[in-house]
Amino acid sequence: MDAFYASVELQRRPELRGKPVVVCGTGPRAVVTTASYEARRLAGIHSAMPAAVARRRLPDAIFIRPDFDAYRDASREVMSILRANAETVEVVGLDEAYVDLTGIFSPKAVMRRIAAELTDATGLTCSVGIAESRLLAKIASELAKPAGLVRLTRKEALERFAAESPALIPGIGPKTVERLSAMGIRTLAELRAREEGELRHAFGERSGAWLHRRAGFEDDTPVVAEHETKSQSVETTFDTDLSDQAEMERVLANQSAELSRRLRQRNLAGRTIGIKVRLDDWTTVTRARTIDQPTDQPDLIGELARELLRDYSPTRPVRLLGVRVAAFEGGPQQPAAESGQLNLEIA
DNA sequence: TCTGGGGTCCTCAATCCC
DNA sequence: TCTGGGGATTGAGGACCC
Repeated sequence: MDAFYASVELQRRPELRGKPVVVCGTGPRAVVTTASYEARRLAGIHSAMPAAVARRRLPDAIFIRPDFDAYRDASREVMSILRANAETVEVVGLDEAYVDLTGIFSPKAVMRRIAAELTDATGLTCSVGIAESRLLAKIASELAKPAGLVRLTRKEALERFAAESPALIPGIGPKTVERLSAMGIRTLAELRAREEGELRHAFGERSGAWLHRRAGFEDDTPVVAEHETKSQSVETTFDTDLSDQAEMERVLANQSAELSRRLRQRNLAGRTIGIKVRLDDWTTVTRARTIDQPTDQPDLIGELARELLRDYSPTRPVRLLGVRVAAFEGGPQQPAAESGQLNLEIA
């Protein structure tokens, strides 16, 4: 979906159409969650940018506090339309999904029709990428933004992006780009030219092989409708850093109660309870303990969380605290022996 | 200008058990 | 009895994504 949160806001407030809109929190440490295309064009505002920077760059923009309930509602409507039109839909976040188009005769026509239906029903626009794999479909959908449709083959990608930075590939972020650059690799062609063995040695067995495949735009991961939840967490960044232990413990207690509430809503209980502590210098520490029986009890989660914090005893001011529960009952499941599902068509 | 919240997956090390 | 390899599990840290 294009500029999803901002676009949902514009649906509710059409009078803002054409103006730069920035969805972000109000606190001193808030970041931009979405900027409308006007805001991006006028001032280069993008998501994850500190809200303070956005305000300074474009004081006249419309700043709106995020309303996740509304975005969830809109997302549900979008996804239900996708599911009504396709066998297998994999939802990836509120505003993104993969659709398995295997066996469809004219994927372009089908996706044009679905995109039009989405816009009719919600007033929102989306961008569609169609390709033989998820990886290529994702890249194609980036090229299609906004409100377009792009079909991309592996052969086209190999030619077109040979001189591009490895950062073009989803999953290759700034840190990996930096490490590759230190190895003299600055383009996808250069990455592809390296021996897989060298990449495995530098990045580890799995990551090295993964990099090598991705550089050649190879990807055979299937589209799967259901995702098992692995963990759930609640975390808070404070407007000003905390140093008082008692206050931190109160925060953990409240977070544990909230987390417990959300776990119960989803009928989840886990054996691993963990905390996350971010200090003022941005170092991030996690501590966890695994117990015998799965729990969703606020008191038990809170008690363990406070114990973990006392054992760690941060020596610097704390800017973020969080609680996490993982290792849910029914736990790590064996990969089901699955039938080879090749040559996917995906949007 | 100073970096959210909620997740997933990977690596590496330690430990336990067979 | 000693030694070693290998799998499973746990914990910590980190990269990345929406």
